Amino acid sequence: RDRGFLSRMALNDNKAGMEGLNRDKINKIIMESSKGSRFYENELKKEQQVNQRIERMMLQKAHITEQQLSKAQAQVEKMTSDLERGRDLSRVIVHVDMDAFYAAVETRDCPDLMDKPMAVGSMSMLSTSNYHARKFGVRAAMPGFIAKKLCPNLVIVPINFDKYRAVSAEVREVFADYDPHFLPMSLDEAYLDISDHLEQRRGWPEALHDKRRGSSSDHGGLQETVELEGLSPVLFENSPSSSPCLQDAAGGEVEVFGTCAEEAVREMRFRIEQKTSLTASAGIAPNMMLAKVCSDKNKPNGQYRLPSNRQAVIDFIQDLPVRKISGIGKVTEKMLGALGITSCSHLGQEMALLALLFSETSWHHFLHISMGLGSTHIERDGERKSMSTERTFGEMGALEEQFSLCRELCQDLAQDLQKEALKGKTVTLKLKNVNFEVKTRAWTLPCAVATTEELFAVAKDLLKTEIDNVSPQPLRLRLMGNLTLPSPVCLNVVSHWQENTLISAFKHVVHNNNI
DNA sequence: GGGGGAAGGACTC
DNA sequence: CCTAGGAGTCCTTCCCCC
Repeated sequence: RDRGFLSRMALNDNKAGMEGLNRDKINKIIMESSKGSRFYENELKKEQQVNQRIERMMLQKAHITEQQLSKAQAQVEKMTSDLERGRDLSRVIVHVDMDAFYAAVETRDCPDLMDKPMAVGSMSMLSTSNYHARKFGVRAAMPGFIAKKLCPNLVIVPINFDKYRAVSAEVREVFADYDPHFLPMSLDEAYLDISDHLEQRRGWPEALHDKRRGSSSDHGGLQETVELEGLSPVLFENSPSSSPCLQDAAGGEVEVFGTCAEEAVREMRFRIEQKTSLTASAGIAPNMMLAKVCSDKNKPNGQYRLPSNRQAVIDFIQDLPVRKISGIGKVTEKMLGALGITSCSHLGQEMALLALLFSETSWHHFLHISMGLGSTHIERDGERKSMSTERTFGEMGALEEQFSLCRELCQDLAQDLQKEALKGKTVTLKLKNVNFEVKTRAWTLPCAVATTEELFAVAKDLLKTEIDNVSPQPLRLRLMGNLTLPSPVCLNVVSHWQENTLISAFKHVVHNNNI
């Protein structure tokens, strides 16, 4: 797995199936474009920190005694049986995910893009790419200039959030028909609890029950025959739909999807495609954690159902790589990997060890995963916890400019706060230098504030302190932003400044810490 | 010991 | 030629002040 270079820079082939052939070639190009850059140097530094963290963990592991281990084992077993008793398989949770959403919207609106590798974003950053571009290794969160090296013919379309928001609203109308309390996670993704909807469906008159001929499956291009009145789907040529194939309704017979969960979700995806000409993938499972994994299984334009019985869940989880679980990222994967844990079954086998090496919240989370447990009721999150705005820009030298930019961001933030009639107590200044090192500086007020001037009064002091820390060197900003918390309010000013300036800033901090 | 604040990170889309 | 995001949540660690 170690390919002799920084693994965090390498192509993340977690999702797309990629042959080893190009993979090495792609990684080589990514490496050559990255090497020596400030970004890369910072990634290197971060990787060293993770490695040190792993070393400390391994040291800790070496000092664990048999006694500790068996005590932890008992604790784990107790917890496991408690959790098992509470296992709820009664709900039908669906995770729906639009396929390459931004890219699909742009392709729909500009069919010339259909057969071309394309991505949405800019030369600095891509938000998503279509499946054609992914074959070249072009991925979300990759800078466009590197993507261009991987795929010189790549078409980069600028991002247009307003458009995606509008499409998202249409998709959400469909979601609402299946679960009025659905939980949107982003513009293109949501969780639904369709248990109640399925109950209703079962009450449908017999005449409306499934009359489709032939069996159904989502595992490929199997075409289904369904006749619907007055509908005419627009399908992508390059993403053949597995939705029901419409026939000329000569007989005028109206056929409807069946009453089971698969049929309901197939119908929902079909309606989304009718309405937006875009395809979605879905996962059906007894809880959110599993549904999320399932929605990835037959992507794009497919769905997968994990039956609601304990054994099916256990079997499903066994060989699942831990990285597939939402919430387990690169770092956790690497730490677990150092312990020989790559799959969820390993996770279960090593729970006692994990209970000793990780915090309570962490190992509880691991235990839930290893048992295939997750939230069984979705709820829209209550009040927001924070609000922020940050911006990257070209280098900026003058102090006056920095302060006026800071004020501008405070103004933006104040506006956003006003829209939701919120105030905040904590203002946070976030700084990033040209070496991609990030710091935050926060100040908590006795009472909540919301106006530009109130925010700026705090932000400018925080900024001034940072400037003073590096004076007489100038602060040369390249990025600025701000953040607010409704109860606490945060303001982030993200800045890039010159290397020498930063170093003296850190010297100062170190000096202070020594006192 | 606990709560709140501050700073830094991991993770998600 | 240059060029590596933005918004949000949660967690951990450290510190201070009870």
